[in-house]
Amino acid sequence: MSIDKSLLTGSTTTLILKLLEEKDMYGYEMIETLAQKSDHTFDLKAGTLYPILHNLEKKSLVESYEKKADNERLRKYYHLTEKGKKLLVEKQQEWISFSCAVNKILNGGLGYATIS
Amino acid sequence: MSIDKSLLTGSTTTLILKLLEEKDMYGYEMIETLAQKSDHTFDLKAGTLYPILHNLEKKSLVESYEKKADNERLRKYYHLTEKGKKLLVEKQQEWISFSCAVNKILNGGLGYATIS
DNA sequence: TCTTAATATATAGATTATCTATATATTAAG
DNA sequence: CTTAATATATAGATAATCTATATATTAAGA
Repeated sequence: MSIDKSLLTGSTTTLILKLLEEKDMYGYEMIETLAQKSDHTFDLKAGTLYPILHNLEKKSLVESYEKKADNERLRKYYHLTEKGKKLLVEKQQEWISFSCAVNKILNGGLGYATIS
Repeated sequence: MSIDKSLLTGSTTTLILKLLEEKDMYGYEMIETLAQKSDHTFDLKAGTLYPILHNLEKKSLVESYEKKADNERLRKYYHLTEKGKKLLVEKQQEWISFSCAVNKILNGGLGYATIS
């Protein structure tokens, strides 16, 4: 079952920042990685991702540089800034609050999400 | 900490349908109940809820009727239809898929959400 | 060699789901 | 008598996606 894409609204940025926490990445790589890590629950469109990256850069949450590895084509890599790292911490906490609140209601007021 | 409201996009309808699964409710009551059950993580605005309810009714997912209990004022109650119940089941499954996928990425590819 | 698919980035315009602001009316409390 | 809380409603603004389209490079297959 594919999910309603509108669910993603508000968490896309968090997911992108999270990917960049691990290592610098280029746009296309992020799309592939998100799809693979989520078993294609998230198949972010290029037309969605690139404007988001441009916006994150404008806000100094990421920095970009071009790199050409081993005769390969030129790619635009993104790097998480200190400011971006701080925002990621906040966004992760926000996700926990939000998902716990949803779970509380969907489970009849009992229980909350934990990681096992 | 209050959450980024855009996180709610896509799950608001699910939460409303879930409330109506338990019992018929009127709009204002849903706002209060959601706020209370979520410790004010969700403070749905009237201007957000009523158009959603009208839309759900148009799609035959809920039915409305007016009722005046014990000299009290006239209220518009909403009732979950069979079609609405079926959608709720789907939406709840969708939420689980989505939230598990997000958790998987935010926790470095390990673990998934469970209810404890 | 030629063509197609995959890789890679980019932008314009449409769509959708919220939001804020505003309007109206009733009831309860001070 | 006035204000706050209850209750429903709609218009217009905003924000975050989407689809469609454009361009260019590289790899693979016919």
